[in-house]
Amino acid sequence: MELQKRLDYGFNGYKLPATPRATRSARKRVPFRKRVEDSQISAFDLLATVAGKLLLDKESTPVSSNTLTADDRSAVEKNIVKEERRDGDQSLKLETCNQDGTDRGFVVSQLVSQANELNYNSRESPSLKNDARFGFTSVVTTSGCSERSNVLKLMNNKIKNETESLPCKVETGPPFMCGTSGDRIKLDSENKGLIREELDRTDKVSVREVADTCPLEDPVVLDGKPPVLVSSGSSGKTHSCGFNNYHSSLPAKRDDVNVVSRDDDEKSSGCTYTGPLKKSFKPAPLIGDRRAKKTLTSKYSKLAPKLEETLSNSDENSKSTYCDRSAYKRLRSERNYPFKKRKFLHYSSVSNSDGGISSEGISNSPEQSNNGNSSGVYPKMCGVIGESPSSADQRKSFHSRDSHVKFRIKSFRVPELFIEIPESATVGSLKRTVMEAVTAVLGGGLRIGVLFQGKKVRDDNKTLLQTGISLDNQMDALGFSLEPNTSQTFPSLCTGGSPMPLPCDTPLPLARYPATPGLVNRVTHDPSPEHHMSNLGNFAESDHDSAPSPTDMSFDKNKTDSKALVAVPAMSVGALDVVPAHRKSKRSEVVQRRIRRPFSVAEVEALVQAVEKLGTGRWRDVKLRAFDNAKHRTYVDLKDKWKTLVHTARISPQQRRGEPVPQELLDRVLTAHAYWSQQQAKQQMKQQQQQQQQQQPDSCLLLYNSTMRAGSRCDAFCFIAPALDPTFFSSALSGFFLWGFPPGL
DNA sequence: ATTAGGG
DNA sequence: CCCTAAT
Repeated sequence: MELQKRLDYGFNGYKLPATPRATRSARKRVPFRKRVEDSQISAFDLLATVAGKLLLDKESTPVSSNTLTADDRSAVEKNIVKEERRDGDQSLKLETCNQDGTDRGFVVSQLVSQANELNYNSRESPSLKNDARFGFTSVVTTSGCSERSNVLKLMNNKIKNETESLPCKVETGPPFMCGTSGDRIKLDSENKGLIREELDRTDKVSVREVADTCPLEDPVVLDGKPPVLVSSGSSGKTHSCGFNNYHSSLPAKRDDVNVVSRDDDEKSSGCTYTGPLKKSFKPAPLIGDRRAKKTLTSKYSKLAPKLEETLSNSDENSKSTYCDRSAYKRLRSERNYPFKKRKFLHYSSVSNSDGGISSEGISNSPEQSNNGNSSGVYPKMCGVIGESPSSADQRKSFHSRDSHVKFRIKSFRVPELFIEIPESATVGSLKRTVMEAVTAVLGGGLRIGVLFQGKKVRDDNKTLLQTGISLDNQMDALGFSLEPNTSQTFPSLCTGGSPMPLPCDTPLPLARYPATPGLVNRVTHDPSPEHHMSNLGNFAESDHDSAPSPTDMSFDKNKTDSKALVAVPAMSVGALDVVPAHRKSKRSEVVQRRIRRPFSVAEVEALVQAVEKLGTGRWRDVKLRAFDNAKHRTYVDLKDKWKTLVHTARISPQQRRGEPVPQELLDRVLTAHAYWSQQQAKQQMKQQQQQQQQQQPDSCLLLYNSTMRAGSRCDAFCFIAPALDPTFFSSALSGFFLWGFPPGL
């Protein structure tokens, strides 16, 4: 093969492949349920992974965006233009470059906030605004960044549906929505016109959008607990709780949204997660209420009280609204998003455990609302910050609930992954590889690193006050990073070496994704590599699509040709195999569903050939013969594939999905299947007859026996046998011979 | 460990 | 692909 070019991909988000499966399993078995939860946790971890930047919600954050001067803006735009030659979503870059610098394209959350801000400040390019937002969203939610173009489209299309999308959002980015929603709201009020238009066009993005938007912020704001209330239901709404007060003007819309969204929400769940999840959720409507409630009661009850308290604290106006909303949300969430909630909880717990962001540091959304100004979310936040007690006071109040340090994590960056893959590798394989790498990293366990004033804060027991993090002027000095758990080892991919030749011939792509330990994302800026973004976006997007669902197939279609594809699976296999194993080791109970690897035409060819030769029912032999090198293809897989091949061959071409299999192969499949089925039938017949004969010796046998004993002639045998079909006859004969009957007969 | 079949 | 039952 040619030189392998190295392509660096950054990951903004990742997808949980296993979840769906797990969910499904959960339905059936209790034990599995637990597993599922764990996996979910990991999902949250992933979100966390995304973690990158944390901003103290003090003044700085909002300000920054607002602060952009015209010059800055123009400069930014220039950059965008420059950097984003291909994709249209300048917005993303814009945000990235300017505001945070930090992001290298990976920063999701930040994008959101920035985007919002941008929208805020400059309406010049609505598209940009949208893009920024959505792009960001897509990143976080899906994991992947969708292609920019797609993103844009989606954005444009979707904005309209924000409300509707909310539900989806919730699912996707569970609880985090708050911050986002707040932003949105703000936007709505301010830029109604623009947004409106955009929204009208909206279609799909909602989920992504939601997820992206909220993810990080909410958790923080809520204080870690929020998840329950906020997360579940309506991402938008939840947030709105905090921010709604400000935006009371928008309300009508919101309500509508909620109402409308229900259906969407349910659906959304499916959207957000992979198919499997969807399935799991389906039942929700029926069982959901009860189940969810139960869950909440037991698990979340603790949290709820707190939340309520918070709410109560808020000022009168906000209070009423807030309460109602919260209640509403809660209901909703319980109903529809048990799964997410769970996740959320886990997530929050995780973050707490990390210590970097302790619950103490988190502020309550309600407070924000109180503080907030009509001006907008950001201003509001600033105000809040300002209000926060001075250091002296803080110390005092710190322990109490009163003084909280508010953090706003605008984005998380996934630890850097390095992937090496041959040029000849298909996009699909790339996606898989990345997915695996990300999964490995995330699944393996991430931890949060806190960077303050350029130093890592390792002492988890220090208070924010002690570290100085609580100081207003220090917010910029605070950064969060997602770090691979040291305990976890990432094996360099086995594949790294030489690709395993498949029976077919194609070379396998190699994947390697060692995670660079401890990537730190600082709040401050770093330039974001432009190409990174685009690559990621595309990649991620596709990955998202392909991952669990049928879309994957279509994806493969685009591959250059079947040959290229063939090798891919095997190659990726090695890597994959490794990853899961690690995963298991780390989270012993988490069972990850194997990634889907559609059979390439070449593989099908090999399979057909082997089956033609060996027949069905000898899958182990088939495996040995044709897929001995494809570690990821088990004989069960081959059997299943054959099954589907037969089915495929029987249905009309229009009904077929995925990479098309040459008709010629399908014909052979049918032929071979028919042949071997017949053989099998015959075989069974024989056996049956033999058994019958043995068990219930019929006249023939009797005769035979008697003959033997008596030593008399066997003529009688001939009479009986003929009545049976040839198969029987032969078997009967063989039986005789086995028994030592004289051949002479 | 394999095979067969349902999901 | 997963999961189970039966070999």
